[in-house]
Amino acid sequence: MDSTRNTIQRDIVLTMVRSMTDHPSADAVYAKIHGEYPSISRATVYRNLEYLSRSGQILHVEMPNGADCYDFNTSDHCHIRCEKCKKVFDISVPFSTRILENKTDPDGFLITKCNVTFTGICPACSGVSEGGACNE
Amino acid sequence: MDSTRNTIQRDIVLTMVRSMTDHPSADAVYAKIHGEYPSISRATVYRNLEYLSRSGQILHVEMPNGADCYDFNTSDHCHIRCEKCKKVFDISVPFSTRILENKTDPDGFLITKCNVTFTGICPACSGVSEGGACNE
DNA sequence: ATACATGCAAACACTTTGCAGCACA
DNA sequence: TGTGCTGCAAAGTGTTTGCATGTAT
Repeated sequence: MDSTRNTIQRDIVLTMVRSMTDHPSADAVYAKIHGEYPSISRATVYRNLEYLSRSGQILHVEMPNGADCYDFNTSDHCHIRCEKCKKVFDISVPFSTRILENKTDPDGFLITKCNVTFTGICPACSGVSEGGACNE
Repeated sequence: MDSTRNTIQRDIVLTMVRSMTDHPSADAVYAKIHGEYPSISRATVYRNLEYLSRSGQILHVEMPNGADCYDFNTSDHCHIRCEKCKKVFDISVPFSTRILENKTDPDGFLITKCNVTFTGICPACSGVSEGGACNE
């Protein structure tokens, strides 16, 4: 982090992510911001999401097969995407995803980051008739 | 799997993936095929990689932050991408990535798939001077 | 004053899709 | 002989970047 300038836009992005508890994608954050502040550009939102996650103020959740999302909750936890409603939820797993970080594995790899994500069916969608989904 | 037709193109894609041991991206598979068989289209390669992984003949490795890759080795194992040389390697972890699959977690999620990937520095790149990389 | 940040639009990387024609079972 | 597959090109999705201008320190 070599930049330290506090801009109105950066503050708005941080505030917006903190107000969204549904693991929004970068574009969802942009859309919400754009509704209130139409002059803020998509590039600025993307750049600030990157800055804020790098500086540890928000969590950047890298999702395979789909847009990455952002989480105001920076604590160590995992995520699951529902196959039906496509929403992302927190999930608790019986191990830390970070146990292996900054360790060297038997083959000589230095592990710097561990990414664990799940796919499944959320409680609201399970039991719903084929093709249906939770309140879409 | 409802399609069962064996085409020359499908066979070429399977053979090519089996000959590549470096976890190629779809585009890398296409590039190699295109060198030998210029008439095979990118779409066909992508469609067959999808088909072959769905039918269990190859492994589709979903990588966050970059192109997905394919693995001739369909056994249960994890992958790590080197931050410096960007290559993908197999890695062994002290747990099965599939232990949680087809289980219901305490919050009522049915877990269908578990994706575990690592980022780090490969043995060839560690110890190399800043900015350097393994034989680039 | 000046280096960092912004807005815009275009470019980028990766993948999917519509469609007309082809070929495997 | 028909439906599944192919090649082509275009579109789709998500994200980054070059550049001129603006602004926080």
